[in-house]
This record gives sequence, structure tokens and C-alpha cells, in this order.
Amino acid sequence: MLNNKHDHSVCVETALESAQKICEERETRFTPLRRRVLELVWSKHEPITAYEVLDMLSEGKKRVAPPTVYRALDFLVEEGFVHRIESLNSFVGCSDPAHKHQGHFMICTKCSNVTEMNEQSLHNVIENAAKENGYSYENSILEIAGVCENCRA
Amino acid sequence: MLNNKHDHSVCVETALESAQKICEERETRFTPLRRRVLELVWSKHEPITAYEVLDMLSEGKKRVAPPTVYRALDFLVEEGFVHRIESLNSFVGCSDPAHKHQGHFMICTKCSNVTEMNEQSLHNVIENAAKENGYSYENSILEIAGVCENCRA
DNA sequence: TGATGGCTTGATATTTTATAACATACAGGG
DNA sequence: CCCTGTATGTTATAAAATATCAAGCCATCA
Ligand SMILES: [Zn+2]
Ligand SMILES: [Zn+2]
Ligand SMILES: [Zn+2]
Ligand SMILES: [Zn+2]
Repeated sequence: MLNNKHDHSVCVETALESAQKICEERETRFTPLRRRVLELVWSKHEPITAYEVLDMLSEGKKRVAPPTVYRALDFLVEEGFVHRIESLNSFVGCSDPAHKHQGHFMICTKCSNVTEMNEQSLHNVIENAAKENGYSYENSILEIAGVCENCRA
Repeated sequence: MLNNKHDHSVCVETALESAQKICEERETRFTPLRRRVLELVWSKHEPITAYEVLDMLSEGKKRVAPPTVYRALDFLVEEGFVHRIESLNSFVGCSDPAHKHQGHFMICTKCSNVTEMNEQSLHNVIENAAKENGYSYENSILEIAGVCENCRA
């Protein structure tokens, strides 16, 4: 994923097809707008802001308004196709949309690439920490900043 | 800390005195404004927004401008007296300002109380996760949403 | 067929959060 | 006192998000 040399169009295609399939299963509506916004979020492996999506979405056509983008993003986040990165006010495509989950991320401070960690063990540790502090667990965000392997090489 | 019955003025006093002492050690300037903003952040155990601080700071006197508050908050966060809660765009007093660290939090979705977790083990797990994913570790945010003991009782 | 109701998108305005840029004040060292 | 660096004041604006109401679309059913 962090390898710059991969054929990224494959990532995008896979994400779109998965989303399509999951929406059919869940009987939710994968409209052209939502599809297009998901495609734009996946246009890179870096987080993208709502307003960047808005600009890209507006290219050529009449400029769309913020609610159009935010509503589509809300849907995609709700369905688990996209995660929001709180520390960056940004969004990134989920690497495992088939299983709804909380996103736990590594963020490279040099190249801005993001790696999603889908480790159950990490999730367990977090959920236990909640219980040990007397809280019921609802959800969590974990965003780790560091420098990725590529950038240190 | 989550116990509503504690004498909160003690929390505030302790926080202000600690900050004063630490600033003397570090030879940084704990100005009246910074002191006042820290006091306001500590006015409750819930996260507080910059604009709430701004409103409280402005009571009576001429209204202060946003940069005044943000600069004071930047200083307090920098010194480790206050943590920023990314998922709420808010700030909360640090429970252990003597040792600079990353804030890891539990946030009650019912009463908005926040509990800071100062567990080294949790920190170690997170730092290891970074290394296992090929990242160097710089810092991290962990914000867990759930319902606190009080609110479930 | 065409009325109905629910969801989706469009459009306008505004709110909330945060920063840029430049001016003034103020403390400490010469 | 003057100089210098830090802190604060002031004005303006940028960036991020939401409230509200209108219009479009589509499936269902009278
Ligand atoms: Zn994911
Ligand atoms: Zn990198
Ligand atoms: Zn702390
Ligand atoms: Zn609670």
C-alpha cells in the first residue's frame, strides 16, 4: 500500500466494486454521486479533505455546494467505505470495507501516506483499556504519526 | 475524577500551581493570560472549546479576539498542561503535567466527562504497533468513546 | 395513470473553528 | 534610555461544517 510503484487504478476499481456489492447486499443506494465521491477519496492513498473532494467534483461542471459532498461522505463513512481522520480533518478509503470497524491509522509526517491497521489484537487492547477504566466501549480513534519505511530509506 | 462529588476547586488549584512551578523550572512564561486560560480550561472535567474559553475570558471586559485564546492554548498544549481532543475540537486539562506525554482519553458520550489514561502499557502497545507497520513513532492520539461508570449506574 | 411518500440532491445562508498579517505593549540586558 | 525578543491586541479572512428549505427522482399503490 505504501509502495509508490503499485498500480493504483486497481485499488480504486476494487474499492468501487466492493462498495457496489456491499450496497446491493445491504440494500442501500450507491448512487452516481456517492460512487464518484468514493472514487475521488480513493484517488490517492493520502487523506483528502472534503473541500478537495468538492473542488475535484466541481471540475468542468457547475460548482457543487458543501452539503452535497458532506452528505455523500457521511454516507460512505456510515457504510464503512471511508474513514475520517480526525487529526487531519480528512477522509481516506477503508482497506477492508466488508467488515465494519473502527479505523486505526499510521500517518506518515513526511509523505502523508496513511496505513490502516486492521489488527484485532490492537482493537482488543483498546477495548480492554476502556473496560479497565470503567467505561463501556462504543468506538475509538487511534491515529499514530510517524515516518514510513519509504521515507526513512 | 469522574466522581461528581469531588471538590473541583482543588483540581483547579493544583493544576495552576503545578503549571506555575513547571514554568519556573523550564524558564517559560506563565503570564496572567495563560494562567487565566488554563484556569478556564480546568473549570470543568469536560472538554471545552476555544470559543467557549473565549466567551468566558471576555465576560465583563472588552471581547478578546480568537488569536488571543488560540495562542494561549497553543502554549499550554506545547507545555503539556492541556491536551487537545481531536474528535471534539476541544481542550482538556492534563492530569499529569509534570511528565510530557501524549494524551490518551476515554470520553463519556452521556455526560461528556473525560478520563485521561496514563498507562505506560497502553503507550507501549501503540508504539509497537507503529514499529510493526514499519513506521517510526512520533506521537499518537487515542480517543475512546463509551459510557462512564456513573452514567451507567 | 397519477397521486403519495421517502430518499436524494440542489441551493442559499450561516455557523463554527482556526489562522494570517501587522501593530502595539512590555520585560530584560546593555 | 535604547534595543531586542516575546507576548498580546486588532483586523481581516480562511477553512470546515451545518441548518434550512426547495426540487428531483423513483417505487408503490389507489
Ligand atoms: Zn477500515
Ligand atoms: Zn512517508
Ligand atoms: Zn496528560
Ligand atoms: Zn458519563
